[in-house]
Amino acid sequence: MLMQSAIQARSVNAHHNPKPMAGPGPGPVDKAGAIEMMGAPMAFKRNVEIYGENEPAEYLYKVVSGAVRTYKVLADGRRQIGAFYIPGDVFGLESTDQHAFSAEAITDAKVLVVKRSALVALAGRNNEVARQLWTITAGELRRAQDHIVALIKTAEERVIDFLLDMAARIARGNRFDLPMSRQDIADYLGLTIETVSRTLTHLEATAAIELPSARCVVLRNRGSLGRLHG
Amino acid sequence: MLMQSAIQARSVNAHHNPKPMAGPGPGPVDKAGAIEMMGAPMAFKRNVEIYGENEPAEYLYKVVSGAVRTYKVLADGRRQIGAFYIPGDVFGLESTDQHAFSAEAITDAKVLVVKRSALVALAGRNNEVARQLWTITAGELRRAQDHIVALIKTAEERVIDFLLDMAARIARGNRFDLPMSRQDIADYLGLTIETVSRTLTHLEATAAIELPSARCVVLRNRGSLGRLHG
DNA sequence: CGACCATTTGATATGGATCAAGCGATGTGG
DNA sequence: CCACATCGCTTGATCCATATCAAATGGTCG
Repeated sequence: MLMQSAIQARSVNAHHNPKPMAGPGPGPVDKAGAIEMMGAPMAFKRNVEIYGENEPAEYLYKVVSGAVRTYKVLADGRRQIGAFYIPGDVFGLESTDQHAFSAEAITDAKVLVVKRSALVALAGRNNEVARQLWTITAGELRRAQDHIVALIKTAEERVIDFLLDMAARIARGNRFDLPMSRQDIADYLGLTIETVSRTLTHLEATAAIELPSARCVVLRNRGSLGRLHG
Repeated sequence: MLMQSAIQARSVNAHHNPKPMAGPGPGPVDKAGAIEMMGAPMAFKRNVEIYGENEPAEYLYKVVSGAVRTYKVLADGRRQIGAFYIPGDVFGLESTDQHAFSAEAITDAKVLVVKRSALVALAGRNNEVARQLWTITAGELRRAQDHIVALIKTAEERVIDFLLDMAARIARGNRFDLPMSRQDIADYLGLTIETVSRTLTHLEATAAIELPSARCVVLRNRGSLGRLHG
């Protein structure tokens, strides 16, 4: 199982120096949390690094548009994607002061950036904020636990889990567009790109899904997917 | 990959009704956290359930002695162990009100039990406690993330990761006794019991470890283990 | 139109699962 | 205290899901 995932010179380190881009300053304050209030908008181009593994976790991020992946690369080049983040998701939060994973923009993306220390300080005074930080971390924990369970399943089950998860998060009706490549999906699911591709093809042959184009998925009947399941 | 892990009538539900056993009441207060102060000691026999998946997460637990596993059983009987907990570890903390995993005593175990609502209430007033709850959750997250990364590795790498992790947690010198069975290890690592056994045998043949008895492990040289590694 | 990159498809190899004994330790009843 | 049963672990033989290697196809952008 070398399964070397092709991580050629794909990642471009932007040597990120978080300053608000010429932007609206403290963003629109709907019923929003502290991140919206304090966050400075920043833009990242596709495949640009937002932060690196083992860097001090100085900032916390919330996706406004686009998509982000967190990942870790092992010594021999295997890559494990920890999670995908889409608009509304918060990432970069770990209570330790070092990031456990790296983060990259999957597509051109806009994110709100908040200074971690400021938020933690605020949490010390405002226990609603403290509760929010905890809730976000617990949500990540839940996601990681689900990921662990998915990783012991068969290839087909992993792909189905992934599709259902993405559908729940981004589908309008039963149709959605994947922001990430087959390689990303493979590295998220612990499979090869070929196995992911074959599995999708097979699901399409089974009439469980439709693939109008490589990045577009239509769930044909969730029942059968559910039964093959989670 | 059915890999049905043998989960016969091993689990005995104690139908747990958390009341302190006749015990020392609020435990010794060293520099300890709220759990020590508020926790009521309880004893669980080997293989007895402490809580079940999807039960309301009413309590929080800290291991005093013995060992505990959390796990999830899929529809078809495959079991995934989420984590092992040893004295000093806190488990059962998830911010959602339902447990994501079940928990069982691996060996006869004593744990401190704290009412979740009481601790959360306290956290609202005392932000040191709030910070502790967050830190524990973040620690679990980190552990889950490491677990994810381990699950994409080869069988040998997974076993080595596991041994090094256990060694770091419980070894005196280079020797330690495993509280859990081969089946537990297999279900934690997403392997079969046979593969775990063979891998251990192979590591012993390589002089990387020694197995004076099935449950006792001696790390022979961490260097070579590290290189094969994590 | 041509080059490049992502994806699919095909053929083959293999790590780990499955099936099947065998073995050693632990505990129980006689 | 011993014989036997049980349980957890190891070892062996075979099989299969998924990796690997290789090539063809398709979609996108200059």
